[in-house]
Amino acid sequence: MDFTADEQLEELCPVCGDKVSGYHYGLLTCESCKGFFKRTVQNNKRYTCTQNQDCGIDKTQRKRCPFCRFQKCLSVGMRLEAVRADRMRGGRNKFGPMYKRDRALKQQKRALIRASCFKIEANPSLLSSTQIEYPHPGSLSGLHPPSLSSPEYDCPPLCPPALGVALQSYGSFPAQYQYTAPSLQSRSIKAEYPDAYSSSPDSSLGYPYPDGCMPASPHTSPMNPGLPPLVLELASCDPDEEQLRGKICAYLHQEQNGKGKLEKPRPFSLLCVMADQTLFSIVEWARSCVFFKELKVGDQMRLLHNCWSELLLLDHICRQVHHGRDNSLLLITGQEVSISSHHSTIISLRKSFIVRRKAEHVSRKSVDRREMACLKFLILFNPNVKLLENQQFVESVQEQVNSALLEYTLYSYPQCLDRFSQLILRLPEVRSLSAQAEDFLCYKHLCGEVPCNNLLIEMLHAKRSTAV
DNA sequence: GTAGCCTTGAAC
DNA sequence: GTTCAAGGCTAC
Repeated sequence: MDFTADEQLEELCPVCGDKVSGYHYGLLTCESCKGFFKRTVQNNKRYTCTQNQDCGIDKTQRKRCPFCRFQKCLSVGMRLEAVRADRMRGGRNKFGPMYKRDRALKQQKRALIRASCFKIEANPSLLSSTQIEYPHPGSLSGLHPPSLSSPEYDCPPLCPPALGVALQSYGSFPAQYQYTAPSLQSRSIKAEYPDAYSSSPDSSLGYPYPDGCMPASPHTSPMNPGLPPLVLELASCDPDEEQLRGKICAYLHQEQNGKGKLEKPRPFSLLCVMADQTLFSIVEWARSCVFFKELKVGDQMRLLHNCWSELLLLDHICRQVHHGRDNSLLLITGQEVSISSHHSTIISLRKSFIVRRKAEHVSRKSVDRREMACLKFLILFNPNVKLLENQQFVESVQEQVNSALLEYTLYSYPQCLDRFSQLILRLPEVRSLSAQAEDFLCYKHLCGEVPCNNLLIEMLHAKRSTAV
């Protein structure tokens, strides 16, 4: 892949979104933010914010609040110590190698992302839902939400908006995700030429750094150097599997006790209840996780309606990957169910989630928990969902997660450079298989085998009436 | 004060 | 000799 310098300059300034003019004070920024940062640090400026210290900074508003602009400069990673205390002109500083590494990493990211896109384009079948036929009268391809007037279904013609209620009842979530930047007050000095300031803990520049260390890059975690903090943040959103298992088992017991011990539940019906409860936990997960809670309820519903079956399937696959047995499935309840060859699709998909290590031909390395967390976010934040109010935000989340996942795989599995593209290529497979699962669920619903008042069915109706 | 352009000079 | 990230200059 041939990448020109122009391509690099196409990037946007992380402070204001203006066109980048090169590396300035630690990262790629525009000319005006470079100048602003320099003036602020050289002249030891102190600004105040007349609002709530959370002013939006973009190309048109950047002049309005220098306090918030400078805060943003620091939070995105501009380095105070790159401003020269002696104002010496020209030459290079110690960041040279860092810029070089950053360039190389960015180039690698582009190459991998392009390679992934190319592979997907070359295999369009991966993106389209596979048409399958089920042994029932009528065609599934033209299937609309089934009529609910039949006495078989005791839910009302319009199912209660369980998802909407579940999402809305928690109100708004003002918290905003951002990289945690050390506050100005907590910094102590370390200038570009520290020797010149060894006599004093404070420099004439006036902006201190943490004792004896440089500010951490916003792209790595101070606790786990090298690991993108976003990946850790996403993984920390994952629910506790044991707790969830307990909840669902308790629910199943309660259900069974309510129906009486003489009535033996059908296995498929039990699976539906499990899937339904798991789906509730997925909604719970989504509404409490970063980025998602910043969206309006309408967008939250649109995203979940679009990908619920993919998330459910990924959750199932994740359990099977760690279960690791080809001839049985591990249910959320902890029960093991033997499976026959006609479940080969899910087995092969599970196998594809086992990424082979190129360097180590014998050993295998499964998708790890953090990668799985990123994949869940990539599925959830689909900017192609129709009628999104904040489509741009969804797109930016997807880009951030993509970038963090790539960085994570390169750092954690340096011997497997195509790991990122291998992971991304699993997503169309999940989409395709989840579409099959939805069709099958629809068929079962028509046969009256899916329990009523079920979130699965509500989601199925919602998705098919507002399909992407 | 801002921001676009210019000059400088160490690293390559 | 070239590159490019520093600081400087200046019209606005």
